[in-house]
Amino acid sequence: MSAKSAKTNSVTKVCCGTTRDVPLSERDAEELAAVFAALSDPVRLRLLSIISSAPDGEVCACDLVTPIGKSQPTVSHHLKILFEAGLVEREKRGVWVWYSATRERLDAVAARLR
Amino acid sequence: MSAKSAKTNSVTKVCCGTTRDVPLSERDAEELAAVFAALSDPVRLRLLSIISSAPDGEVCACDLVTPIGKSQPTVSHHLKILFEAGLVEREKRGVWVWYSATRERLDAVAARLR
DNA sequence: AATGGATATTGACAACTGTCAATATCCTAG
DNA sequence: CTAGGATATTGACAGTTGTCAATATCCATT
Repeated sequence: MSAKSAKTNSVTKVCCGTTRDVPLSERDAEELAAVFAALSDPVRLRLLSIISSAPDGEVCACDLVTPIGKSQPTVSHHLKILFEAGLVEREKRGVWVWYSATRERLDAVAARLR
Repeated sequence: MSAKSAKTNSVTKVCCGTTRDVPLSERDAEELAAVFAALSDPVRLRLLSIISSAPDGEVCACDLVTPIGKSQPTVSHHLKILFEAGLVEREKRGVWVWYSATRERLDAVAARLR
């Protein structure tokens, strides 16, 4: 053990602050890790990026397969992972499914890094 | 294809803006995904969190094994992944190695989500 | 109701990842 | 220089993940 090891952390505010001053609980770490896992694939980041940059804020799933360059089941699989992580929302309209990015969720995740 | 599919994106600024208006390139997506992959494990998030919340901004590796509750090689392995992702810096002092969080890197990653 | 197209699910396989025991490397104290 | 402790590396194994072909499901149009 190093010389500093006996030090205890000073009191920090629990509410609404940055995550910098209080170590993550194991549960929080697992939840956060799950979101980052959803973000840890280049195909999913490109999907999210295409959806986020759409002029209307939403994109039909049918328009995602070609630009991604993977099979339809693979794209569907990745969209499901993004959805289950709360990073995108889906809305079915007739035969088509429209995806939009969940801004608040992305902002919340970003806030955990600061 | 949906009715909207023929639309092309409007011109957007390339420099210094958010990533919201321009879709990620494949290369950028891979680089970003690699960072998120480093963040996608609960042990690594807890390591980062312990390091970030240290009063002096740095923690000796010897003080990380016990709180994490994994073997020394496992902790060393995770620290290496954080280091190679540019999320922490290491400084060897004598027998000990001190780790500190790379603020700018974390901020840069957070910015990509907004 | 039947056809056809859009999306999701299943099953299989290769590649990757987290973990630990064993071992190696490196540094300081004696 | 030798001994001992701190950290890193290696090798092995189980569990997870990304991918696609095949198939199922769902919906609108005919």
